[in-house]
Amino acid sequence: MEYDVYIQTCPTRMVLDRLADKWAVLVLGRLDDKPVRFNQLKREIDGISQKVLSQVLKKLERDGLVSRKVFATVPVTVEYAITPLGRTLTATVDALRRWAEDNIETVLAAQQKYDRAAD
Amino acid sequence: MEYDVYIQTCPTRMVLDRLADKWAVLVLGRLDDKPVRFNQLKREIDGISQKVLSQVLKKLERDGLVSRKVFATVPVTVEYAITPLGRTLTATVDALRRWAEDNIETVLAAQQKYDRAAD
DNA sequence: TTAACATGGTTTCATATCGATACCAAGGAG
DNA sequence: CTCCTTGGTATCGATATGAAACCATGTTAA
Repeated sequence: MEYDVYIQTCPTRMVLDRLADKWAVLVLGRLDDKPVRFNQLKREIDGISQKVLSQVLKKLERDGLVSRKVFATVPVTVEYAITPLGRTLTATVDALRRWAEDNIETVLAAQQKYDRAAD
Repeated sequence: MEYDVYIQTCPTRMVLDRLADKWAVLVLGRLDDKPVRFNQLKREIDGISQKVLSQVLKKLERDGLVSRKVFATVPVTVEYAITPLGRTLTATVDALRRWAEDNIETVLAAQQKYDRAAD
């Protein structure tokens, strides 16, 4: 069986679509160290809405990258953790975040140059 | 100056949003070897529309990751190539694609297990 | 000669996804 | 009795997306 993300109907394309997502990258980055609860994630990932966070977590859980654990406290506590499979991915998504932080000044300079040239 | 992708207004967040995108990953992957023309990219990236391809290329060019070169042939030829800055990123986005291709079977198994459990 | 196809786009429009907000149940604190 | 917490879901308007048509220019096929 041949898999190729450049073919639209290949299942790898759907996986890439899930991973190549701003929110998925940020969620996986936060879960890398330790399990985190829902509302703590929401507070730490500035700008994410409750709806989108719950959707992203559900999809990551379905893909086997994140596990969900409910504690019968009051109010109920839900803890999300990265799975062994998810852990094989964190180095890669971390690299994306680091690239953005390391090269932001170069990118901003390129944008300004591009925008000036378009006068 | 402190940059942090977890802060909504940080410019790194916008860069991450651009890179953490299915189409951007696929475009950068195709340009890694050699410059490619617009319609060749469109043919090779199965399922991308002309509009989205031109938008993605424009944004990647603005960010300084891709360069655009017009040749005065008939009909006009437009060639897109990766820049030195873009090249510092290709290893990372390649890793994302490779992860998807290497782990697809594990992910598909996890999805089936999740879906069965939800019956 | 006229129709079709190539180039690299932009425009249009209908739909899908997004984010903000409100709402929910269940209980603790004031 | 009301507000706050937990972890969500429901609703709704704004935004982004994808399919398709359109554009100019010129070459080739019928």
